[in-house]
Amino acid sequence: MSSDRTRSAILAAAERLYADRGFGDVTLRDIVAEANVNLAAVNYHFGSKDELIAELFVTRSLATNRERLNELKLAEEQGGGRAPIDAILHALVSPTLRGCLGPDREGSTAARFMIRASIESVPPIRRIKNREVDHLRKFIAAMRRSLPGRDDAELYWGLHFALAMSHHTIREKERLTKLSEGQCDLNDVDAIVDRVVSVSVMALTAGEAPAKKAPARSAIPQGRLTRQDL
Amino acid sequence: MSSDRTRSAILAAAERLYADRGFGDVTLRDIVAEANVNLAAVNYHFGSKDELIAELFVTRSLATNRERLNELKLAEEQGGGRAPIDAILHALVSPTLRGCLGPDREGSTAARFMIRASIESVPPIRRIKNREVDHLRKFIAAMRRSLPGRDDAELYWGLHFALAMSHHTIREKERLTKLSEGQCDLNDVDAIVDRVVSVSVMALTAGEAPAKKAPARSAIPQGRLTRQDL
DNA sequence: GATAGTTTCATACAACTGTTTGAATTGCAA
DNA sequence: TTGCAATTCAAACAGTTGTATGAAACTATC
Repeated sequence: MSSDRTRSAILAAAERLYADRGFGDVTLRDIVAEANVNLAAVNYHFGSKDELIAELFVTRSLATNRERLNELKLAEEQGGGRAPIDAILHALVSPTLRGCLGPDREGSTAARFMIRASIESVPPIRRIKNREVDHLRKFIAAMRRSLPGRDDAELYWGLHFALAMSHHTIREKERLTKLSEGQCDLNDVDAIVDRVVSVSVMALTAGEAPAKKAPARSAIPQGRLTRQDL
Repeated sequence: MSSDRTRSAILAAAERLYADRGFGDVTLRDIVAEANVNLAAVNYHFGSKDELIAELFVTRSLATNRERLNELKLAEEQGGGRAPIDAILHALVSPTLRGCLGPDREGSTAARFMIRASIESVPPIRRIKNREVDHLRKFIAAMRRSLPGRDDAELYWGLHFALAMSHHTIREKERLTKLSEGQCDLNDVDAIVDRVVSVSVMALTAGEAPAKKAPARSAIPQGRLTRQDL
């Protein structure tokens, strides 16, 4: 049907414009001009501007989640239902990093859109992100199987830091390049994934002897001098 | 002068409203109503809405940077010009985390404003953040003194990850609480600072022998240009 | 080929936005 | 007091925004 053509033309134009110029700078009139459709078509096909944005974001983040779970499932199968912790973290961060970083991905509209969504965070997107909890719980469950005996809180912190590093790298990749004057290679995605994973693994297994014992926190020598607040 | 009263009433009202409802939802009319001043006063005293936001953000972030540098200076003095790496990272992340987390800070308008600025990121704030590079270079310089022989790229990555973990913790503190069902205590700021610092130290010193020895790693003679700035 | 349902279109709407204007008011100095 | 500048004020401005409307054009079914 010609209705589908209009619908997808709007989606494509919106994603491209939002990716390039951000949510704050793009109006429905910009989108319909880019898509060569009538202004009313947006409300006809999507109901409202927010629902259009939501559909864009849901589509992309469902794809990412699917990738993550595929990789997790594969790792758990290979480990007999118990994947090594680095494989779990790899499954968590690799799809996002791979999707948003790298030299060729510069031209990927979808990737640039997701970066923009990570930087700007408008209400419809925030609402969706808040429902992501269930998805993350699956990774917590896998981590629990992989590191039995660990405090749950430790697992949450490890997952939290893994996401922190990968999201912050995506969001600030330009600033890190500028700060490091190009010495941090943001195009070598594999190296970045490895780096994020290995730091996350260290965070999760710090102070833990190879044997399983109770969690003894803070493996770092407390050599700091002034501990009092400012 | 009564002009100062108007000016600061606007600043206070704007910070409170932005902190509570976000930049997207607050108009100049909301602000002047809250401040009990005339609408035109904003443009009279600040020139434009963006300049008002910029002034709010600059004030708060200058204060944070000052705190950071004070703590860094203290640590370097105590170490004879060479602070231990964990003290440097502590100086970097502690002021921000301490300012934005913790039980009592719930009521701090300034802290809530900075969290909001981290989540929403409007153009005037982004412009200011991009000038933060010089400030971060001072920490890179301190890290270079603390870990001589380390590749610069490693230092940049370490600093980047430290900021990633602290910013992401601030920005996502509600989601982490919800995900962990309260098992991650976001009120124990000291523990969080320690955690972020210790993971950052691990990231920076991984694969490096604990003993203090000359940089036996780099086979390449250090022909790299040494930083001159700062 | 008439009909019913879907999709497109031009246009209007209603509300809200940041900013400007020019006259009133205030505060202070001479 | 007078005069002058700084400040406040109500009002309007000029533009943009997302959304709604009702007629027109299309499409597929009978």
